[in-house]
Amino acid sequence: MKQSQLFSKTSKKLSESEASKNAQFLLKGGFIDKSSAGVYSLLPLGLKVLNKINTIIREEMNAIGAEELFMPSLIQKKYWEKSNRWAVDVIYKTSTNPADSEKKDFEYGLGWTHEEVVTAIATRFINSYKDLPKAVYQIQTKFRAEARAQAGLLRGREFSMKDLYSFHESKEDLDKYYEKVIGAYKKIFKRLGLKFLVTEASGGAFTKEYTHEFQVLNPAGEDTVFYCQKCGFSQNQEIYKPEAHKDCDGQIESGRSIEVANVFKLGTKFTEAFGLNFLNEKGEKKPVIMGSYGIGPTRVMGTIVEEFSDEYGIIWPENIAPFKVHLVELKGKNPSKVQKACKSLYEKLNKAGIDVLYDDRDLSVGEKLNDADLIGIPNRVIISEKTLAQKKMELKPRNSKKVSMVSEKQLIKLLQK
RNA sequence: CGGACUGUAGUAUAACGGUAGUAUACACCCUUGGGGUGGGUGCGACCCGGGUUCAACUCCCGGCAGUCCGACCA
Repeated sequence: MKQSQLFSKTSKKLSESEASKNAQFLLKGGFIDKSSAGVYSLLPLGLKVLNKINTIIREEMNAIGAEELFMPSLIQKKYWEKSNRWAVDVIYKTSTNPADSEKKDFEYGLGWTHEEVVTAIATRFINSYKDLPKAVYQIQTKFRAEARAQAGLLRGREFSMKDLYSFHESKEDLDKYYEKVIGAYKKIFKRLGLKFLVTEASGGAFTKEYTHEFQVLNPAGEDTVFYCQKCGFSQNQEIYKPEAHKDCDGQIESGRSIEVANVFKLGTKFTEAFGLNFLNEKGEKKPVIMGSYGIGPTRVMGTIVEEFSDEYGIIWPENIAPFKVHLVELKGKNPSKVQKACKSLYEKLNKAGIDVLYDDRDLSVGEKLNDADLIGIPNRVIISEKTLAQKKMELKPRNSKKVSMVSEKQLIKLLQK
């Protein structure tokens, strides 16, 4: 990709009132555009990052036998009424019916979660213990009428969510799968480069058992968690019980954190509401037991920016960076020579399958280098008159100050690793 | 939902009860060429409604919108 062709541009200044780091850098770098409070467009650069996050999530979901599907956002009132959730205050509602605007039962709520829809679908396909267990997931846009959107991508009114739902014949089978999902989530966050706590939290109305949240310790977070470095114990502040941390002499610490995922044992709340039953081996009718498991990919993206940045901009982890390498052309007094060398390297990188952003723009040195820091691609390569004189190019990782001079062959080899 | 603050070019900001200034971005010209080079020309703005006033972007009221703090949050 040539940078001169990019749809977005970086901007120098942003409103000082936009305080959160992720909003600042993502807006300045041209990754996202703010449409209204808590509502963002993912621009091409940002979508590349989000897609990489989603690919990692998909791979780990598929690895635990979950199948991907895609459910609607426009969900008729009758679904929410069956589970008694039409009164939930975060639902965006509409009653617009193109055929008859007077007809009130034509009301919809925009999907803020999908237990109702997925359970209704499952009644078509789950009838026997032989049909269980099953697990399906989607990556979809959720709508929540948050009283207060805040901190850029960390709390939006419209945001991306991976929601997984599992169906089981017994509590034991649900427990087993629940642990499997926790294992998959650990892999996902490890691949995303995030350090996390698996935090116990209250199950609220659904279960007396603890549910689990994946929390990333970060001052930008809205939650407060208590945790022990030694044994890994961690509880959300809302339910924190010091006596739960008995068998370890490690020190309990607390900190602000961002909830990037959660796992829930739903039990039979929804399956009973929708009549999702199965016949067991004895021919007895039983309600299906359900779990739900969420990850917020856009929130994860914001969290990564909160975690990995410096005063100049973002430092994307390798696995989700929009590009592998940023090729910066510093034309100098001999533009044609430098340009020729850059174009040649650009073509070779493309041929070698190395995703490259080529800054071919006719701008000052400072602007180009600052933009490279802001956008945060993990490797920066400079070709200039100076480097050409040595018949080499300059390589600098975004996360270090060390600069090395390498040949074209060496560079391609290094980047292919 | 409560509190505080704020709405002026694409973006960021300034001043003023009487012609709205600057930076940046953008277009063109010159200059410069390893950390936002310097200069010139051009384009471009007062959230909406009402009130006060000879006159309102400015003061007052209402609305809408935004940011932050808090409450809320499967």
